[in-house]
Amino acid sequence: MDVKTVCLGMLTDGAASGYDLKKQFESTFGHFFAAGYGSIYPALASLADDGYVTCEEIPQAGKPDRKVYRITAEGHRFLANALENPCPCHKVRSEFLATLCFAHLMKPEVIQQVLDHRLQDIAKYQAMFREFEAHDIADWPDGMKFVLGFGKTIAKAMQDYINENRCLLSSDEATKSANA
Amino acid sequence: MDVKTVCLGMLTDGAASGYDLKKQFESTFGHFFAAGYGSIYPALASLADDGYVTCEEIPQAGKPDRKVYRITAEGHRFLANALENPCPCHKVRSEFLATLCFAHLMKPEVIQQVLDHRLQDIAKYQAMFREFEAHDIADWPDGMKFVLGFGKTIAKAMQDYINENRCLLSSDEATKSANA
DNA sequence: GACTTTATATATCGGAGTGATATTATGCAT
DNA sequence: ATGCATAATATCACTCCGATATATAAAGTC
Repeated sequence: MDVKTVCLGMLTDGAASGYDLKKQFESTFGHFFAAGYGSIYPALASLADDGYVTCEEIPQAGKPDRKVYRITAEGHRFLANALENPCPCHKVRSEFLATLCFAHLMKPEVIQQVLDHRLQDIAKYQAMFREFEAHDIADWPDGMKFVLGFGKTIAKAMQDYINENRCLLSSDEATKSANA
Repeated sequence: MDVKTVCLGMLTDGAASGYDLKKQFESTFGHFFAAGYGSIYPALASLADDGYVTCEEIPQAGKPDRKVYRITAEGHRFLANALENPCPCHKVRSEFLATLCFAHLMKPEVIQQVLDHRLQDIAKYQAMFREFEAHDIADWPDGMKFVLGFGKTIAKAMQDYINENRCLLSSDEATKSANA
């Protein structure tokens, strides 16, 4: 399950350009699988080389040609095969948690800033989730609904944990023991 | 907060070899910041080049020389500076969730295997967390305790969500509506 | 006693992915 | 009129990941 495979999966839902896929990587997939142009364009080129997608160039005035990609029968076979892997991994790369491991070397006000910033990030995801639920969710497949629910649940759990335990990282010893 | 900086942070706790650091990346840091030899050895070499660590080679019979790294005063300054960043990121890269987005293209039994595998992975982390609590946790700094608690909380939340919602991905329509 | 796995310890290499940047044009807002 | 957002592609340097190579001792297993 690399960027290539995810792009191919997105194309099962209809033809799209690299630009279109990027938008999907930022919205629906954003909270668990990010990808930038530096991954998407090479991925599409490689998929076309392998015959898993076809590319139609649509000229546009002023803008670069719009390249619309469509999945082929071979692409469907390749994807089906990739989806047979029973052990897809789930990785977290958290500079947030890594930073807090060294809280004892940090200024108290920076620690609180770090926590607040993380809470803001979480709130942004939650706002995005609410948007989905208010609009597009009706015609989503069950898998996507499951994944959205997963994201919501984890976001809430992180938010609650930070709010309930930030006192542990407070320099104020009174607060610390009071909430212990 | 790249691998270099995390290695430097780990060295504030005492001198260590690349091998020692790898073990820490696998145990305490494993659930939120993984790193392999391919990142650690170049990171240490680069830190030595920059004068942030010194390296002492200790000859050993049979095995390669043990290279023990120590953080310098300059290293401490660099680390303190890196820890001032109030916006450290937290990224998830989940092939697990990406796979489930395409559940409608998957065989039902594979979907259940994927879920079971993820539950097993979570259980492994939980076992590791229990180990920490049974032994080393007493002398951990508050930041590390906060991070451990974070890991425990999220692991539990993921586990509960999967168990409570796996029926959504079941092909059995009766189960689905019964638990809706 | 022979065999296999685990632990100690370093190092490198290809491939994948990240973040920033470049280019060009329209339209909208201040 | 100036700047910003949107549309659209593309590339480049750097970082990181996973696998592999090398060498040996200890410990467990058949």
